[in-house]
Amino acid sequence: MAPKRDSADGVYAISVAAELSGLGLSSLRLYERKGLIAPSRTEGGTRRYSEDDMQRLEHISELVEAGLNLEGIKLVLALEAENAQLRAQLAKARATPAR
DNA sequence: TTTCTAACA
DNA sequence: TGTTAGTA
Repeated sequence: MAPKRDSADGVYAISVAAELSGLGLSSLRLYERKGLIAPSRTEGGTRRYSEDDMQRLEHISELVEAGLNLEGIKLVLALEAENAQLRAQLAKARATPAR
């Protein structure tokens, strides 16, 4: 059967995540430590990076190159998430003929 | 693979 | 402050 995969459960080991993102192994671990990213874990405790995580890593990579430090990036990611949520609410409100 | 530590820029 | 290398 066709195994259904979600962008939220793409499974990458940290080594391939580092390879694809162009970052170092230690850096990825540091990012998680700083709270910039939160990959899921297997029972054994190994990190599993999803497709979403990969996009997030690329995003982080861009911000790093922009000159932001990890704390700053953390704030940007939080604000972007909040902004996306607010936009979704606004779109929903506009689509509702309530009035 | 994980974590921690130390050194470097 | 963030990355890299070596370790158990």
